[in-house]
Amino acid sequence: MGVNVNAASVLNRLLHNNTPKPSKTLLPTNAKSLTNSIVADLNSGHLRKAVSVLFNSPIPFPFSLYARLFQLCSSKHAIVEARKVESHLVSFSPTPPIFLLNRAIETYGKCGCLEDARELFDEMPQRDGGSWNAIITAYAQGGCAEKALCLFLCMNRLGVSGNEITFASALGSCGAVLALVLSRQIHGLIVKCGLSGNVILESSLVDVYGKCRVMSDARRMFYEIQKPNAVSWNVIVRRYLDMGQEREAVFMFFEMVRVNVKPLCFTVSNSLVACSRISAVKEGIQIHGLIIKTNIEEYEVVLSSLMDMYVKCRDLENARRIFDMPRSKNLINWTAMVSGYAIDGRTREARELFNEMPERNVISWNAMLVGYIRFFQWEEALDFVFLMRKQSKDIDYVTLGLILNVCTGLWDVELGKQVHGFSYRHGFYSNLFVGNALLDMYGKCGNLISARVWFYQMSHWRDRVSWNALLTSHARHGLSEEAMTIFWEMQGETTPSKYTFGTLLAACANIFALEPGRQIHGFMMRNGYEIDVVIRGALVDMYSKCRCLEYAIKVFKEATSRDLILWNSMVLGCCHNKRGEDVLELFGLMEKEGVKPDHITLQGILLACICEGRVELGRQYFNSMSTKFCIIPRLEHYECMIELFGRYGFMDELEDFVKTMPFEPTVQMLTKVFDACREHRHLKLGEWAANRLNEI
DNA sequence: CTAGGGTTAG
Repeated sequence: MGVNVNAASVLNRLLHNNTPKPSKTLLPTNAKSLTNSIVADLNSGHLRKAVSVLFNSPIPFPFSLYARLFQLCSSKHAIVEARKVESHLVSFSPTPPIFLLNRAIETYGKCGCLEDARELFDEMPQRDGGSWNAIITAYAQGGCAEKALCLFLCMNRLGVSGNEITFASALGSCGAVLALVLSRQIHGLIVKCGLSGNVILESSLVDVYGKCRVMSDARRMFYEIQKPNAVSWNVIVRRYLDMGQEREAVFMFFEMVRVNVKPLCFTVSNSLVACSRISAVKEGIQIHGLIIKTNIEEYEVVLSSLMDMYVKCRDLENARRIFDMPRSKNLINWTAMVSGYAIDGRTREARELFNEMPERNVISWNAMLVGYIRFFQWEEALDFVFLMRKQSKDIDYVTLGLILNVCTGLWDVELGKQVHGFSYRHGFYSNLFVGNALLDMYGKCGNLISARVWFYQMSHWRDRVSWNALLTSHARHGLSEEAMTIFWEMQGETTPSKYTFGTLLAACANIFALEPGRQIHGFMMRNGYEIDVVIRGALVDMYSKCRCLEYAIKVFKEATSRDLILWNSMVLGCCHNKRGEDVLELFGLMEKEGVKPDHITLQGILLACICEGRVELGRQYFNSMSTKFCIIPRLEHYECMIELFGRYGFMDELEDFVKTMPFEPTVQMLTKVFDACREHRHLKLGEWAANRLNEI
């Protein structure tokens, strides 16, 4: 084993006049001083020196010393030293105790050397339960869940019974590979072994059920825990968050606080993430208060999540206040702040902050780019992409998807094709995010052939989003029949979403296709899809455009809640069917329900006045727009007034109106005025309009 | 002695 008898030990032996043969007789004096020296090294943290002394002494040492050496090797991840300690142990102790070999396995595991751990485990002449625990835990923590579970099953087959340690490790591995059936079996074993009250095992069960997406069981398990500790609460909050049940996650967090369990930093940060996902700013502020009260502000992660909560809830002032605090200007917070301004449309401020960043990564670049795209600033977006390519080597799938969005916005299929090629060459070929953006680009730019070809090439990894993109691109280009065909085809591969239905109904409305529209409505009813306010608006729109106003009204009346957009769909639907009186009646109901009208509603009102010939009423509404409804009249409102006065021969009012408008009349307006003058024989205004038209 | 949860930005 390469252990030399060194000079010091020889001298020692001579001085004490011992016979140099059996090392056992040497032990008391010689070993004692060596042990002391090793212990001294260990106490001062000199692991290498301690091991080297041990390695150079060809004598056995007390087992407790080996145990301590393994312990230190574990915490320092010192694999070389661990191997030396083990080889020394097996060389000089003819039958090393099992527990020490178990320690060795654990140490190898902690050092990440699973091969060493397994080799030792296989070579052990005898094993106990601890040996199994050691190797299973080593695999579980080393990311080899399958191997851990394999050994766990093997152990059970051999009749070795597990304890709480075994089950905890096995459950951890079950969670990693989503082994639900095995988890339930282990649950049974835990009950059988009388370990039901063990809070660690119970929390692990909550965790594993949640990871396998069986929240009902996770929840039941959680409520079975007599005294859930901070980890148990953390698990249940995290599982709800991962399941997209943010309300439940936040609720559990406050429950935890209510029963006086001090939340961990992770739990606080997870709860804040839950708040930001559902824009629960009120709850977020409460958590903020709690953070201050419990003094966990100095934790970087807590503060970052808090800041992001404010960003996501669009409370940029509070986010900025945290960002401006002394120690909080790190890369993550900086990016979050840039993103906050960017998604709020304040792209100039976002860019200023971005330019000041001392360091950036791909996420920072993407955050800024998202802002330009969200607010249709395509030229700025494109310049920014070029700058990014010049200044940074970073590019990932999000960047590529965003660049494709820019191509879509600029209608630049050539650039899009270049991105396609780039993705192919750089291993993003089968990335779904990129793939769907590519599909969207081809489709929205009207290149339906390429869209279909790419869609076909994606057939092994496409998802529902891909189907929706293909469908939308056909619907948007007036190919409603094809869109319907795609809709029926997609059933064989995936299920439609509300986006699917929204697109399809809009497609039907655009070409006044009643029959397919009714089919979709029927499909949704038969299959129990929720008719939310958006879909309801699309249905109202479709039915009214297809001249089935009674159906539209029926759908409208069935709504449990109505937002402004739904009201507007109904108002415009009535306009479209020349039912001016109904519009005016609807407007009354709308005011009664306390829904504030917007510029579209008022356009509907004016259109209704036009078709009913209510000139005076129309004028009243127009005049009260900015004073009563706080809506600045737009071009289309002025057009309505010109139509209203012109059609019913109110020529003096018309003259007064066009000449006092705060902007120059458009060609369309002048033409309308001219036509009205001709019909109602109003020479003076007619000449004026003709002259203005000639000047343009 | 060995076991559970797990971190913020696009």
